[in-house]
Amino acid sequence: MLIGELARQTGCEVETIRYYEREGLLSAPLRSASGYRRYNAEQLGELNFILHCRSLGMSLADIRQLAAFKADSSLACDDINQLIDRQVSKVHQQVESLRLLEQQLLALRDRCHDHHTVAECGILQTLVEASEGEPCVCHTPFGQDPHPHPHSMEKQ
Amino acid sequence: MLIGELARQTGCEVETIRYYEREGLLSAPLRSASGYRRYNAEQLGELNFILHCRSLGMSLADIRQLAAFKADSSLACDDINQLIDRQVSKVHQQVESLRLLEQQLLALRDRCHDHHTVAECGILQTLVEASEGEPCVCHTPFGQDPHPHPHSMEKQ
DNA sequence: CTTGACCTTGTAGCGACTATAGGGTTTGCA
DNA sequence: TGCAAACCCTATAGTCGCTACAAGGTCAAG
Repeated sequence: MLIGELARQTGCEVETIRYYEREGLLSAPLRSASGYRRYNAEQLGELNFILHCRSLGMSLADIRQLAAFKADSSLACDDINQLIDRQVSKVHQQVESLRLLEQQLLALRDRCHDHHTVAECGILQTLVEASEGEPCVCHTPFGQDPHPHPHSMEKQ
Repeated sequence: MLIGELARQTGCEVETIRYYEREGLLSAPLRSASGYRRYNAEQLGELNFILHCRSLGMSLADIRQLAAFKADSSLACDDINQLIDRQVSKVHQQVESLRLLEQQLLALRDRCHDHHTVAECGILQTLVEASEGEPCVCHTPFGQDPHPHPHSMEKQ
């Protein structure tokens, strides 16, 4: 199976597959005489594993770790638990802060009722006032990596 | 006020302030004879406005737009409404997909009950099985920019 | 023998910072 | 007056997880 076929079967882009190989997540496949990558069922499984973990929001570093655990199955399981727990709490934090954010945005949206010029726009007024009122009230809207911003949060 | 003082008052890092200036979000301040940036209350307000918008998850491009609206208050207010609406729906999508993700991770966490080796780890087993079962079931966990990934979503 | 679809490597770009190197300035204290 | 610490400056490279491009090689069909 060539890389394009693997891409088709997994829904992953060709460039991304090569990127995962470069990053050491996907094992390097055999090559044809002309240098083309040739994949087998095992590597299809590997890639699906990676994609599934990515769809659970895990970082490539986390997936690399999981793959190492898979390879040496005599290791302690605690590390996997910890990894998942970290992921759970990260996502939970993200959900909470985004919900808060959504409330704030909806409140903001309510401030403007079809006026015609910016001068009368309640949204803009509210934004300006809010930023004046509270020089640094940290809402910590985002967990960490997906949307870090300067103002609100020490990295953990 | 020097840049360090501005940083202290806003909770924003010095490097980030300089970055915002480079990006044209913050107006360039006057300089002392030795080239040090000197800020006044107006620019403190500007920066707080930027930080507040960032804390609402807006992109720098959006904030640039809002600032332009603020500057020319004769413009139509509809654009601001649209901008906020886009932001609301973006955040709403993110919340929804993250909640789904959280459920999946919690279910995953339940698969492992203090076994001792990776060989018996329910989490790893579940991950492998799930990735085998469904070559490309797209859960679209993340909205768009904060955490894009290959597998799940066409950019909008 | 050419066309087009594939494959290769290498490099640069995205957003929003963050960090580093390598220097200049200012302030306070002995 | 000398000096160290704390500040400031610019420019450049790194982060993450891709994505896109350039410039070329390969292969099957017509």
